[in-house]
Amino acid sequence: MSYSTLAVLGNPLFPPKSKSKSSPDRKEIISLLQRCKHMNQVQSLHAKIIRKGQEHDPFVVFELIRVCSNFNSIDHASKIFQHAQNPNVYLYTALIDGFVLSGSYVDAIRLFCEMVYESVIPDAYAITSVLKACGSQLAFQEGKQVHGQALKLGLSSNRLIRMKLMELYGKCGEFEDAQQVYAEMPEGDVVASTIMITCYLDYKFINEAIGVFNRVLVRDTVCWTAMIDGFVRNGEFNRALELFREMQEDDVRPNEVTIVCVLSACSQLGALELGRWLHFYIEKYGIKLNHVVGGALISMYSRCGDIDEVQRVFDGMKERDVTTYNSMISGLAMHGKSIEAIEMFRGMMKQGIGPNNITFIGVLNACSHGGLVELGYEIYHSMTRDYGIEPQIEHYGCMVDLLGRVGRLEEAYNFIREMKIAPDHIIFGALLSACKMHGNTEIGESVAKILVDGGCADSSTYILLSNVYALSGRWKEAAQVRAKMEESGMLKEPGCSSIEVNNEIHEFLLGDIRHPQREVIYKKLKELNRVLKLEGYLPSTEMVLHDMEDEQKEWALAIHSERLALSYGLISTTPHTTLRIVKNLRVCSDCHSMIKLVSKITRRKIVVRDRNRFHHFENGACSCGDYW
DNA sequence: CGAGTGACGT
Repeated sequence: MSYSTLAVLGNPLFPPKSKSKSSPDRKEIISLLQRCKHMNQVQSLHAKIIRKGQEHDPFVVFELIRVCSNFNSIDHASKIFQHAQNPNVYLYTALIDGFVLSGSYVDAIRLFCEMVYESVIPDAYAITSVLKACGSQLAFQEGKQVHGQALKLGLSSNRLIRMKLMELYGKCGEFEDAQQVYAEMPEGDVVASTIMITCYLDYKFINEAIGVFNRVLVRDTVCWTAMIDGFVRNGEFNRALELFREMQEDDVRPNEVTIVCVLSACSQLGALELGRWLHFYIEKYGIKLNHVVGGALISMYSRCGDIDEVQRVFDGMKERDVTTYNSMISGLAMHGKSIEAIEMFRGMMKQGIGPNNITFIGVLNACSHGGLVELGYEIYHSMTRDYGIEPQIEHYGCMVDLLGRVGRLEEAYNFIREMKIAPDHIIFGALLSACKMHGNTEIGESVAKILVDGGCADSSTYILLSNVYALSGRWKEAAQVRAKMEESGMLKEPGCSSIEVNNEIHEFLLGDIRHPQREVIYKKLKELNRVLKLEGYLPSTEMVLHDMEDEQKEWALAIHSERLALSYGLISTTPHTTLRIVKNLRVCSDCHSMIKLVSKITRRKIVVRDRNRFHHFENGACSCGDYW
């Protein structure tokens, strides 16, 4: 019997013509759905589907739910699902996927339970989707139950399910379970290993991650990137850069994700030279300057102190979204370019890009660094009034900082009292630091008391309070606070500065003597001090905690880590080279005035990245205008 | 399949 005869006899594969009429319609509508560019196109198609009586065709409904989910219209997808009669496993899975995509993991898990309750048997895709939800929600118990179900259904050897199981257990920190599943995978499997590496690094198990990484048979770009990113997330920036170099020796091409991770390492280290090289690499290999790569580049240049290049990158970008503008605004604010930051904010509005909560943190921060109190108030009010964004603790923090910096301390204190959220130690810390700045012991003392009584005083609170006392000459109290701090076992974070010379980052701690060229560094520093004295430099001694002899005070100041980095920069670079120093704490006022003079004497530009902003020193002046 | 930005204060 020939094939065509079968068809004529009514093979179920070829249904009679009268009934097959809906099939081309179905195909057409599905492909129309898949080609939608906007949600309103989907909605008009939905209306068409209802007109044609296709709203009960499971294939069409499936596609509708998927398309709505992909357009972030989970509510719409949910409504469509509710109208479906006897939804099958595909419809359930489509909606579970939608919930996962929108971050509603609990809803995803709940829907899966509902499906099982309705006696719809899950398939491998449904299991995969719900496991993803369990992993993201850290729902270990629920995940374990799904694992049991997969075993019963004979699906536990499915490769994709095993991947999701590893991810679930790894994300929950249950590494014994994760290892068990991993052991059943082919040895050195690159994808499975990448999952393990990522999870280990989420929990800071660096050595375990390296162990897995070393046993991977063929490492690809994603695997290398996961390891590099893990180093970055764990603060191991130099190791991240080292691994990036190894990756190239291994002839594995970095892609845009790799570049973003390495750029982030450069940003945090202040490694401008490598950052510039990455920028060059992006252009040379035609890596698309999308908003993520562009944002990372902007962030790198601004955090490495090259604010002019920031503008050039921004101008050269085709895709700009709210995050691009956020990077620009916070970058400009960091460099004390408050007006430019505000202009950027206005430009963003002109482009029709709506600001978000992070935008306002940047803008308020810009006002704070520029002392623009009234504008800050205006923007703070417009945030809720015009954009419907309720202030978060960070925004309140910016306002307290803004008021505190200009010396409106009582106003700042009242502002805290009127906040809708309970103030935290960060808010009080901002006020306390303003009290130090303006030498107000009264408010400073009461704020510090709140912090100590609340049990949320950390070492920085004690140091700030002790500085508030020291500033007004109350040495006894200053010493008492310090003693109390040492008693409670709290240690001051050690000052640390670094400088990039010949593509290498050199790190210096307070009074560091580890550097191979320490003798030349200290010699240069002494020589510098002599010249500075001739220029009329008098070290101000107010910021030292102890009531020491004057000479000792001077010495204690002289070895702040930024001075060591500065000295090293001077001896190891050619004259007129710009020096870029990164410091983990805030620069003290004495080092600040010393660096101003050095920039004048040596005729160098010196850029210092502080804990929260940049100082551009040139010809004896600083871009912060001595207000920071 | 598995990897990614932006974020107050100290």
